[in-house]
Amino acid sequence: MAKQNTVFKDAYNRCLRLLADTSSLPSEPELGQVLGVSRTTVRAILSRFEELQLIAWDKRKKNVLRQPRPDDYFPTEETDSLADIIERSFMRRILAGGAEPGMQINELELAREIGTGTTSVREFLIRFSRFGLIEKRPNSHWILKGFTREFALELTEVREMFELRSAARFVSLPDDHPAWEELTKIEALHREILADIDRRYQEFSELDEQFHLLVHKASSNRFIVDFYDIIAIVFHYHYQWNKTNARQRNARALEEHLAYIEALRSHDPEKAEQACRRHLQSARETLLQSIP
Amino acid sequence: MAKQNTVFKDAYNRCLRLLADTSSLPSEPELGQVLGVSRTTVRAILSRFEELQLIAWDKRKKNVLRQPRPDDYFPTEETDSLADIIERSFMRRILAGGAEPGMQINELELAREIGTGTTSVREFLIRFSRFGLIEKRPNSHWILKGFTREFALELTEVREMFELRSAARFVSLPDDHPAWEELTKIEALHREILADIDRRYQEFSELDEQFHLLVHKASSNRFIVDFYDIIAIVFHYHYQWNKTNARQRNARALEEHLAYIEALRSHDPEKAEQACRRHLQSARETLLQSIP
DNA sequence: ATTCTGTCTTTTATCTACAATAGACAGATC
DNA sequence: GATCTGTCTATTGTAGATAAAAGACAGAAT
Repeated sequence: MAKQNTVFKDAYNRCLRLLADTSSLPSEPELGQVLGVSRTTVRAILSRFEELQLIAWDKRKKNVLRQPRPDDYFPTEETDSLADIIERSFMRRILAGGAEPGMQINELELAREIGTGTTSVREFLIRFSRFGLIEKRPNSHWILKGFTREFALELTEVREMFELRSAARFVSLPDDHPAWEELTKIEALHREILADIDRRYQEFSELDEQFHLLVHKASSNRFIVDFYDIIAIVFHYHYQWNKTNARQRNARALEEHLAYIEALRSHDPEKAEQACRRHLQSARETLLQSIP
Repeated sequence: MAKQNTVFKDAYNRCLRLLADTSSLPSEPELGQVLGVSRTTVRAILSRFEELQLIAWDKRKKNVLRQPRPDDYFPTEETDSLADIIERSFMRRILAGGAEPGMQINELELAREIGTGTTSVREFLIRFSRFGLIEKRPNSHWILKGFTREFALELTEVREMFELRSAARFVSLPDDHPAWEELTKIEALHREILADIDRRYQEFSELDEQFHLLVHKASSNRFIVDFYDIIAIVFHYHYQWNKTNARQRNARALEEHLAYIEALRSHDPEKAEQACRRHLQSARETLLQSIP
């Protein structure tokens, strides 16, 4: 295989959902816009729809013939990009599978295990290396540095510097800046989840990422915003594998976020700094607790 | 070609220099250690030496037969790793060759121009992307964000946060920490160069990198240390292409470094912070001046 | 008993090839 | 006149192959 057609399959599934709600599809360029793919892919999707008698396609007319059935969709496993698959496998390996620091990482072995070519694994490792968890010995293997206490401390140190600075910028954003509007939306979501915490506490993880990213973006500094990727991925997988007291922890974090949001709204740098510090402190403790 | 044998050629040249100073070479493992290559490569070098009648090789005996001639060496162009070559070509292109922000970068074109395969170019771009100068559109081209004023400001903002923090750590390093010794060496080099500034001012660039890296390392934070790569590469190429007033600028920076070093030595955090700020301020100005 | 060499195996770095996807352009349609 | 479609070309993403380099192990030399 040269290239997986995951872009096609994923767009196909999304287009199928669009099709369920309408009696005819819009123009090719418009579909491309909505789905975020090129016209070439759109046309491939339409051709398939036609073959399966889902639509009658004649130039500008794309009339829906029947409702999609569950088995018209591609299985979701097939719509994930190769990079995502590699990332997940790799993270599972190094987080779950008792990966000791200092261990060697073998490109070929990883590729075979994941069922992919070495090129993709290699490119993944290069991209991943900026997270500071692995390191390359040129002409030789990669070394796993491991998700250790030091790693967590170094990560949080930088995170705290960056977020404090971003929060300080946030309070001085002009009132008509779109960030305020998004902050309102995020706050509302916090309240919704808190009101039904027993059932919805798992939604916190995603919301947490959204909120902190919004704060970091206020820095208008690409290095600060990019660094948030590292934090996001660490916390993302961290949440997945450390579920002890999740409900309670998340409830507490939600409350802290609300205090933090209020402080940002006050436009008072002092208050914002305090609320930010308080939350970062407890986030750090949570992270450290999960490391042996 | 599968792999360039630059490791071999470079080690070969260095081994040839060793050979000039001795009448017999040490054991294979020892040579490997000295040259930083595996025994496989060492043996390849020795075989070649034997072929060219440079040594008589019989098991443990490796007696030098004749002095190397200039044409025994491989040309230096052939000893650079592919990654270095790509980096240089790319930087020349984007810094020298009027590269406008927003320009598209084409992997295949770049590869052809440099005379290499697309894989290597691609891997380079992935690695390079962490410097924030280019950005990838998946399934499509890379975009050059350009060495703009914003870039320089964002870079220096983070640099200043990191270096101030590192300097604060530096002053509290214990007296027996090896960093102090290295600081002494670096200081001596500063004085040497200053004493002969008219002729040696170009050596500043390398020294600058050494000094700031030493400071950053005091942070014991991999993210801070890794970030210094970005600063180093930017300043490295910056020095190469902006030569106006180089002598004067470098002399001033050397003086500032000396004050900064003295402040670090004082173990006084206040003094260190002041000296650090002063120097970073003028470093920032210098960088900004060179951007249109 | 340690260190070295000869030989063999494994792994990385890089090239080439090709399908998936993006993108460009002219003529058709509204 | 603007937008859309048909067709064609260019570029990316990935696999597979191969030489360079690393590394392992047993037997030889000190």
